[in-house]
Amino acid sequence: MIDVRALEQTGANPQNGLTFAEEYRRSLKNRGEDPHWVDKLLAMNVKRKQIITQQETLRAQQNRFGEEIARKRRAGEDAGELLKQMQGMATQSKELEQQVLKADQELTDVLMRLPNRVHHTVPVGESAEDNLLVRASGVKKVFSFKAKEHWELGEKLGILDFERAGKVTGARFTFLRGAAAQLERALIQFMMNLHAEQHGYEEMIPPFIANSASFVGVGQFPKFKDDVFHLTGTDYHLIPTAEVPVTNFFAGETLKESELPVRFAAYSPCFRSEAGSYGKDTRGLIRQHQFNKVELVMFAHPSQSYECHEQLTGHAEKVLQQLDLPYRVVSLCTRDISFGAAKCHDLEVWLPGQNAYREISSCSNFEDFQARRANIRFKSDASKAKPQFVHTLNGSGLAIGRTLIAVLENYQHEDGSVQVPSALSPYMNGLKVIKAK
RNA sequence: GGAGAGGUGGCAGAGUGGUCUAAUGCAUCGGUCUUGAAAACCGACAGGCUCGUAAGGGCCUCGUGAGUUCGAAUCUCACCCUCUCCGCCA
Repeated sequence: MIDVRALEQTGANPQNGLTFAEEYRRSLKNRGEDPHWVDKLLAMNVKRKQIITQQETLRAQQNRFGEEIARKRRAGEDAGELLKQMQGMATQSKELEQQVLKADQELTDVLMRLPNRVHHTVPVGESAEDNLLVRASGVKKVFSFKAKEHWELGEKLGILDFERAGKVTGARFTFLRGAAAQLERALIQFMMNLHAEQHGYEEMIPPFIANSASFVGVGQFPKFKDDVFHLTGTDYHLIPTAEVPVTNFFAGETLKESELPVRFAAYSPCFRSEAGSYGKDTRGLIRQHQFNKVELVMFAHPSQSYECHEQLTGHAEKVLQQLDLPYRVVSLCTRDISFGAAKCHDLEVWLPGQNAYREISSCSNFEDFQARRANIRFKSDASKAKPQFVHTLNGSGLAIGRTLIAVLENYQHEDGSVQVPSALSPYMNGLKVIKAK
């Protein structure tokens, strides 16, 4: 969430000469939200502070009287007169306290539903069309035949079974059989090894269920409650990404400045209700209610978070490079960037069967947006400086299901068999080609 | 799921209605002493909010929330979490 008090600051950002409030107004407008929220927030905060001042003044008086009563009692004097004076103060004080709570609550309710301020380098745009191409990498293979889509390949090879998953569970679920199951497992292993051994991340397997406080902490709740599966009768929800449990790993904690950045590479299945995406990507593995993902999460020093963002994006790209899959990196524009992100790079992999680039990773810097909600701070070990909020970042490194699609489509042969990328062979008992039985 | 015990600062641990502004110890940091170090001694040592140009005030926080009271770490209720034992279980 945004810092209300920063909205009152008069100092300008040297990068663009705007105050925080002006930047935030602009962010809201470019995201398609009402920029007047800024003025509403400022007004609410003024009112809130007035009530607090009133409440605290009364409270201080109560405390003084209380001490006086205690003193008289000890001295054996009569405190009856004072007690009488305090009768009314207690009820008035409680009433004011309620007003403070209410003002606080109203302010937080608004703050919790407002998106992050975007970084000054984020392209202004109306839709995904306006995303900025940062770079493209790899060479698209030229096929001497019409490239098939992954579901056709998978069904013919007998390794993807959508129909039976429909019977057993429902739409948007899949059975992976034989070589597909093996490939999925190899991809997880390959990515985790790469990030842990070469990119300096600590491996993690988090809980796949998290409570609502954790969802609030990353900015998923209250606004996007409908997007997750809720376990009836509990406060538990299936995670839509490992970002939820992993970012909250340090919730409420103060880290040491010297240990930043902290990096985790977490494997988890992800569960998404996909409410509101009816009719979109209904075939194949692209949009499933359940998929596997390796997620990269970083807790960074504010002065280094954009450097970290580039590194993290690079780490995700490395996976595609090693699998020799063509891809491009785009910087999401103001309308396409997610609620909590200040800046986001999407990695889009080339799918010859679909003849399109499709998102396979999303690498975001949230700055202190999540850290404020989840209360994750750091403090210098030496100086007596106050704790500050960390910057949190995360990115898919990568989505396993979509990587499997990319492998099937990019490595297909005319007869429908699929070459196993050389980087993955060692993880698949040396298997070189996936063929129909 | 059943029974019991417990949750106090970075850690350990006192505190059972009003000098709690939370004792004491350890750890950490600064200083004195020392050739240097250790020991000893002196000092510092939570966070949030709020008023104030500042200096400096004030308010809140003893797992969380509600209640009793003029006043709650302390009493009452609910919830959460941890530990021990029993049951079940991969």
